[in-house]
Amino acid sequence: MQDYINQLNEAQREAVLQKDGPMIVIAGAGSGKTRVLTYRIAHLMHQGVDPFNILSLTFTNKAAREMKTRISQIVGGSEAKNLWMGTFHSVFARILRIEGDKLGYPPNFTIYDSKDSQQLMRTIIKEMKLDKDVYKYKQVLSRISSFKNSLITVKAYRKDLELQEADAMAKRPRMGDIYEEYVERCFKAGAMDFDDLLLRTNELLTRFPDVLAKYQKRFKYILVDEYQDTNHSQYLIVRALSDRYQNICVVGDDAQSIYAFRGANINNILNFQRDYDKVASFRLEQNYRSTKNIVEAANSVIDKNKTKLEKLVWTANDEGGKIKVNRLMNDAEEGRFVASSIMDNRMQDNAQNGDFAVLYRTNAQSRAIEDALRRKDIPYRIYGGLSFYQHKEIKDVLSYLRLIINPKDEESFKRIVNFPARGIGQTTMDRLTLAANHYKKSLFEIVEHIHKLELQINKGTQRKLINFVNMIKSFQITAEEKDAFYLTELIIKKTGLIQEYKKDASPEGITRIENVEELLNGVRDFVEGQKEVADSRASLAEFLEDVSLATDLDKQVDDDDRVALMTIHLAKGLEFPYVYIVGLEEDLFPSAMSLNTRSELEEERRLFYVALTRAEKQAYLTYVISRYRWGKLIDADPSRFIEEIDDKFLDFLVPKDDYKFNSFIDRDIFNDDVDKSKLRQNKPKSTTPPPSHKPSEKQLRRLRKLKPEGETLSKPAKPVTLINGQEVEHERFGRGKVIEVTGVGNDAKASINFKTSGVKNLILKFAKLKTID
DNA sequence: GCCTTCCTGTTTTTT
DNA sequence: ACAGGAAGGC
Repeated sequence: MQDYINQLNEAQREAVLQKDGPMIVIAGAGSGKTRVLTYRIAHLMHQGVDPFNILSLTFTNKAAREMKTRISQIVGGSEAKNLWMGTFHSVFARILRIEGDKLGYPPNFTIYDSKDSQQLMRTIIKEMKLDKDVYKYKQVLSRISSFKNSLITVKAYRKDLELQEADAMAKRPRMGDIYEEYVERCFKAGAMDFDDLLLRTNELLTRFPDVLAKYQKRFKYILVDEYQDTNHSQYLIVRALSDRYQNICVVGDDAQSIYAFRGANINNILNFQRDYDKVASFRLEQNYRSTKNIVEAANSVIDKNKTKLEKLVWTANDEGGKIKVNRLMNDAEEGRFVASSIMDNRMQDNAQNGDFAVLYRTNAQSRAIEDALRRKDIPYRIYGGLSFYQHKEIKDVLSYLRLIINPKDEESFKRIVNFPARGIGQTTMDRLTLAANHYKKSLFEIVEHIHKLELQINKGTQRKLINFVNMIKSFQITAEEKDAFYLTELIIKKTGLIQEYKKDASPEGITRIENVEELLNGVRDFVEGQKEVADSRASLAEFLEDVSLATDLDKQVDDDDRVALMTIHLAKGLEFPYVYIVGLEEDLFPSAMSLNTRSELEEERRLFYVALTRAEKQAYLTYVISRYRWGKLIDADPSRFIEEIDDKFLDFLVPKDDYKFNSFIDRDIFNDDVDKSKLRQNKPKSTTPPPSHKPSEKQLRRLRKLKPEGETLSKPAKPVTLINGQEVEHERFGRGKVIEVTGVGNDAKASINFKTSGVKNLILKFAKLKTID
C-alpha cells in the first residue's frame, strides 16, 4: 500500500498526503500532476473515504477515464466505479438530469451543440427582422456566451446600463431582446446549450438551498484539474459545492492557461489563496517529461510574460538535442520536411509513428501536412477540426433520436421534418413557426393539434405533417421496448435516410454511408456496454448525452500506430517523444487576432509554451516564407516566438543569417496602443537590430503604408519620371495609366488608374513602378 | 416546393 | 478554395 507513496518526489508526496482543507497545487509542465491527482484520490480511498463522496473534475472525459483505470489498479476492486469523475459539463449535465425539473426542464432535455445554437440564433435574427450584417449570428452568440459564463442573466443584463451602453455603441441595441428570445426558445425546446449546463447548475444551487446542501454533503472531497482554465461560472460552482467541508484541491499551471477566449479566467488560480482560508500550497517544479534543452528553452519563452506566478521548472533529465528550427519555401515544402524528418527519426531511432505529433495553431494548417504524410505512406490521425458528430449525415440520424427523446427539440424537428424530402416546404414551416410562437407551443405539439387550428396549410400537407409526427411517435413506442441499436437501425431504414445517401455515388457520398455505419457501430458498442441497465429509453438519452459532450480526444483510439495531427489547444495534457510545431509565423502564431492587447499576446505565448513542453526528446520548429491562406499565396515573417528562445537552445537548419528576424518592426507598429516600454523590457534583444538587417518585402510594404516618411530602412528606389497618360506596371496592382503627378523628389506622388484595382495614390519613392512603352 | 446559381464567411483556439 | 446558406427562377 505504501508502495505508491514511495514513487513520488517530496513535493508530490506532500500534496498527496495533505488530506483535509483547501489546497492548491501549482504544477509545472510535465511535473507529474496527473500522478499526484490519481495517487491523491487513491490515498483518500485508502484512508477510508468513500469514493461516492469524491468529485473529480477533469478537462476531458478521456482524462477522467484514464484516471479511473489507474486508480482502480492502485486500490484494486471495483470501488473506483463510484467516483464522480468527468468534465464540468458532463458531471453537471448528470446532476441536471436529476434535478432539472425544479428549474422546469424535462429529465430528457436536449443539449444543443454549437451548430444548433447557431441555427437557432439565425432564425431569431431573421424573425426579429434585424440586419444580419450588423447582428452577425456568431458574434451575437459569442457575446451571449460570455454573458452566461459571467452569470449575467437576461434580468441582470437589463439592469446593467454599462453593458447595454456597450452594445448600443456597437450598433446592436437589440442585444438584450435577442438574448431574452434565445434563452426563452432554448427553454421552450427543453434544451440547454453548453453554457447553460454551468449557468443552470449555478441557478439550481442558488435557488434551492436543500439541493445545494445535498451535494455539499455528498461531495466531501473535491478535486479540480486544469484550474487555470475554469471560467467564472465554473468557479462559482466549485466555491458553492466546497463551502461546507472546504476539502477542495485545485491543480493547475497558470503558464498553461490558454482558454481565455472562451471565458477562462486566469485570476481563478492566481487568487485561489485569497478565496479560501488557510490554503496549503504545493509546487511541483521538477519536470520528468522533457530534456534540459526543451525545459530551459520553454522557460526562457514564458519568462517574457508579465502576468504569472513565480516558479522554476527544472529537470534532472539529459541535456538532449537542441531544438531544430527550419525555414521552408511554402506550406507544401513544410509538410514534406516534416514527413521526411519523421521517416529519418523512425529509421535512426527506431521510433514508432505514435511517437510523433505535429502541432499547429489553426485547423486549416492540417491540409498541407496531411498531403505530405499521405504521399510518404505515413499513417496519421487528425484530431479536432470537424468532429465526427458534426457531419451532416450523423446529425441527421441523431436528430431523429433526439426528437424521439424530446419532441420539443425545435432544431431537430426543423432539420428532419423534410429530410428525406416529404413535401414540407418553407412556407409550411413558416406558418407552423408562427403558430408555435403564438400559442407558445412546440412545432411538434402544433402538428398534433393541427386539425383544431385554423392554419393556412392545405389538407394534403397537413396529412404529411401528421404522418411525420405519427412516425416519430411510433419510434417512441419502439424505444420503450427495444434497445438503441435496434431503434437506430430501424430509423435509418424506415425513414429512407440510407436510400437518400445511396443516391450519391461520389466519394463524399460513400464516406457518408460509411459514417452512418460507424455511428451504428458506436451505438452498438454503447448498448453492449449498457446491457445491465434495464431502462433502454434512459440509455438512449445517455448515449445522446455522451455524444453531445464527447470531445474529439475522447473518442480517440490509441491502439494503432499513427502520427498525431492536432491544434496546440487539443494537445494540452499530452506528451510525445517528437513534436513538430509548424507555422511559426507572425500573424499566424501569434495569431493576427491577438496582437491588439498585451494579455492576448501573452496567451499566445503561453500557447507556445504548451506546445514546446509537449516534447519529451526532440522538438522542431518550422516556418515558411510564403503560405497559402484564403486561397492566396501570402508572404510570411518568422514568428517572434522563435526569436524569444535563447539561441543556445536552437539549431538552425538553415543558417539564421540567411533570413532575418525583423519582426521587431511589426511589434513597434502593432503595439503602439499597448504598453510599449514594458514590452520592450521583456525583449532586450529587440532593441538591437541584428547586424546585417534587411527588411523583408512585406515589412517594407507595411512601413510604406504606415510611415510614409520611412527613414533609412529602405533605399529610395531609382526615381522614375512619369508623365500623365504614361502606361506603367506595378508588381501588385498590375498595369495602369498615370492620371496625375504631384510633388517633387521624395514627396512625389502619382495617381494611377489600374486596370484591375482602380485608382491608387502612390508615393513614387516606394512604389516599384516600371514604365511601359 | 425544388433546383440552380450566386454569395459569403472562413482561418484562432472548444466544452 | 470551399462549403454552406440565400435568393431567385422554374
